[in-house]
Amino acid sequence: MPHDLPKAYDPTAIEDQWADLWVRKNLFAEETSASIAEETSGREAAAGAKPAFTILLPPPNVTGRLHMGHMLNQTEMDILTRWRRMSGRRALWVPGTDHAGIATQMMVERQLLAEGGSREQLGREKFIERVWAWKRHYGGAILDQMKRLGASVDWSREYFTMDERLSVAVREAFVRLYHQGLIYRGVYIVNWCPRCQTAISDLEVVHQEQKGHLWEIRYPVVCDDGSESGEFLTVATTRPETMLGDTAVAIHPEDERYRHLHGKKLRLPLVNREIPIVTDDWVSREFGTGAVKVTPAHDPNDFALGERHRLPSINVMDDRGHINENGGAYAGLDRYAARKKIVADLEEQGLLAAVKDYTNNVGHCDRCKTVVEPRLSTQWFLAVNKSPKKGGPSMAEMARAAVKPDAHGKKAIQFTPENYEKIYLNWMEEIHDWCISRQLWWGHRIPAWRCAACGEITVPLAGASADPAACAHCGSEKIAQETDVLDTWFSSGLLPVSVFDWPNLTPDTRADFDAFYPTSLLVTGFDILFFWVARMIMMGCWFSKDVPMPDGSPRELPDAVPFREVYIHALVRDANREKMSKTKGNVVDPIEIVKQYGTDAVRFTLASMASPGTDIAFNVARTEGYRAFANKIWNAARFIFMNVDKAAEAGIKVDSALLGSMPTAAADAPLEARWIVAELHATTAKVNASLANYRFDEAASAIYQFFWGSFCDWYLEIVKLRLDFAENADKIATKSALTTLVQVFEAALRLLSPFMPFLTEELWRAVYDGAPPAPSIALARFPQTLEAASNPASGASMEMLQSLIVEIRALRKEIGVEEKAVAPAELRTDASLRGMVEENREIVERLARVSEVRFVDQIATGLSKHSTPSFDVAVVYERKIDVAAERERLTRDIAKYEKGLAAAERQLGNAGFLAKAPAQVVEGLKKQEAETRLLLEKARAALDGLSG
RNA sequence: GGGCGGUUAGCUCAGUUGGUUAGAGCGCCUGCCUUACAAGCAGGAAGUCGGGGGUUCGAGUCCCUCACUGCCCA
Repeated sequence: MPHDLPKAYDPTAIEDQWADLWVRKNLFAEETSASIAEETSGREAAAGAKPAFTILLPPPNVTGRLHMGHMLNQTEMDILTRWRRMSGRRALWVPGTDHAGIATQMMVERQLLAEGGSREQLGREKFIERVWAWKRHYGGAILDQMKRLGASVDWSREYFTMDERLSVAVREAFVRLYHQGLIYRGVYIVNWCPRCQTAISDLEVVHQEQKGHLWEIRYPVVCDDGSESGEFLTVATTRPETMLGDTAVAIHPEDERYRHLHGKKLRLPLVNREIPIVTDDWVSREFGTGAVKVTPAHDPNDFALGERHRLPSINVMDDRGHINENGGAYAGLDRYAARKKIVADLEEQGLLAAVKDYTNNVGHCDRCKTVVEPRLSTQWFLAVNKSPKKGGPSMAEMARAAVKPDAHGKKAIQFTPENYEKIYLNWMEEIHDWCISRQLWWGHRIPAWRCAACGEITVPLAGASADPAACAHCGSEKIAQETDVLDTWFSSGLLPVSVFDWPNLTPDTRADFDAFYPTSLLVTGFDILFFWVARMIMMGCWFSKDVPMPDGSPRELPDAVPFREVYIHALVRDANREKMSKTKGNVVDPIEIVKQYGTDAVRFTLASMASPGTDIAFNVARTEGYRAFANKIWNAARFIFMNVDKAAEAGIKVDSALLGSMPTAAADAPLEARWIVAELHATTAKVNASLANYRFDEAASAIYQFFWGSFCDWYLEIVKLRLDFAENADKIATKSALTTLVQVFEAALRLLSPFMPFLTEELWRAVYDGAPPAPSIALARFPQTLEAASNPASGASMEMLQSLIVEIRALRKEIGVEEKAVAPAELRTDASLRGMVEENREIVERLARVSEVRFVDQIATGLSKHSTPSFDVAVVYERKIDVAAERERLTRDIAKYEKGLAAAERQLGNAGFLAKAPAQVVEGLKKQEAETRLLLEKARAALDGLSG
């Protein structure tokens, strides 16, 4: 019997089982559109099917473990997906991982190192096999964690960026871009990680302030005949070791200090090369000495300056950050050892003018934290600002157009919160060519072949799956494939099209693309706004644009974007608002918290704190509170089931056919039934509206308030009065009350389900006594509001009753009535309220522990009373009034009323207010003023009575 | 240096286009093991809305300014 629930909710007892079942039954798989078309005979039918809600999981790194950021991200996606699915959409959430070139290669190299080997020893092919083996063994960890957390994804569509299908897309994308003239190969300054031994993109460089020095070095000025003039030009640098590659010193053209040096040359110390002094506006006169050494091969600014002045570039470091043969005596030294020795040698030669403390921003490799070395090298680039050969906008232009409003103010992609749109656009305005090559083995090898005979590059034509056999330029067969691989983001940027089978889109294979592209939404953190979001927009727009619409018409930008909306969520910090980091040791492992409090409680915590634009300070105290919430619902269920069982014994049975829809209450139903039904509808409306606006916090608090504040605190307490199973009871009334109770509870479970899928799954099945109408609550219908169900009358009456009950409870406390004792109450009120209270007097009696409500014209003197604008109430009890306490309370009230009254009077006396404020505001204030005045008078009278 | 955000109760946060006397959860204080729930129930205390100025009949909300703080980019 599923009704036999333990007294306290134990999430661990149920969660694994449901998580496992959801995956095993592949419950959240969306059929391919092709199979729907088959079933319904025809593409048109498939197109006319339920509208899709498509969402792609931002692929976690295959080497990763789930952290709080993932859990927030996935909780939000899961809430939205479950909500859309229950609301009748074809909800498809596609999971997967990316191959994380650098990170994964690092993992395996570390393994090899531990075994005493290396990737070089193994060779490329064997190494890649080894990485695949590693991936098969460890690569599923993060997705397994997702499964445990119950993410409602379609596991049958799981992707991995190195899969054959997605690799085909990567190759095709490269090939097309190459032939469009947008991919080129060239020698430029790139960010080089000496540890990873690969180029990395600007985005993979993290800048950190570091205490260092500013060395001032004296470069001797040389005369035209080559002799030293005895004068020096002092340059300032933070990286003295790069001086080995200096090819000039630059000064500002208008710097009066150095005007006499224009056109002169310098002798580069330690190297003894003659280098020119050049003038350039870029030089800052204020920085250092106003003279800056120029090392085009080791600094991006110097590189640009070198181009302007046609300076040679001398590379003085190898790929490990050691000084190379161009460094003369320093060759072979590590860059920091070289720095030390160079500084020492300069000092010895009297050329070190000064050493100053200096804090500078040093770029580190995002992956391994090694200091990045800007380095001249040959790389592949994607020209994002360039028009393709055939003409038309550049990728960046298209990516900007996608978020800008069109002539009608419509945007193809809508950001939430909106301010990220500007951040995105700013970045997209300043975007540089993207270095897409990586000197790694693990990844998509660049599909370009270089000819040993003529040196030209051959890239296969679009659509060609076979590798070229001969050079396209000279016909030589001595061609070899490029050894570099592509940046991981190149392949993940393609995911929105590639997971739906692009470029293989034939009439037979394109049904999914037609149904699910563009995806509906991307949910992600701002940290990958540029990494992924921007690249998906560029690549998605670019390649889908060539795919005609299902009806054959050309695809325009609004249908070419990879997603129609982007929701950017905040960062999860620790309880002290500190960023979580391994080094600080303040990382909260979501799985650990889940084990302690249950998945649902953690999800609810994240949801309730997820208000847009605000970081989440994750505090387990909050999670503890939501575990209590889960327990509260659990116990409400126990109470309900207990009564359902009692009813069954008395021959009363709730018809389960009445469940599963939105309950309504008959006009003659008891007040609490009409009220709770109206509350359910109002909450439903609030939840639907909030989720539509990504206000997870609002939705969560509406549900919390409804379940705990309305359903449990009031409705359940009142309904106890109706659940009378005695022989002589009104069975029809009991059955009706019980039906409403179960109906409302069942609907509320569905409302809560996207937030707390485990608890609601368990209880929902129990409601149906193990014979649910659907395989899961997640496939049941989400509550929808009916206009007709709003019931303001029941709301007003209920509010009035609640305030009466609260006042009586407070009074009892004040005059010291024991908790268990019952006492009569005196109530003075007008005729209409009196009728309402009389009708519902048993509610008041039960909830306020009143033995009898006596309606009076005036509260008896000597009784302590509470007043509201609509009634006065007192509790009759022989205890003596605590005059001092009473006086204190009344004095406090009087002060409060006086203050309020004064404020109201001031405003009502203001001609401007009366003339300009809307009538309803004025009316409201007048009413309030009258009420406050009344309460003030009563309080004063009561105080007088006390002293008298 | 450029840009963006934040500052509301002890803590973490809500507060819709300016509109009546500013809310929630947690924590705190008091009293209760009231047959669903002590992970609970009932009652209660608690805020010059960062400072200053302005606009307005009216400002937590709009503008200016200062302070503190966080983030992104260079």
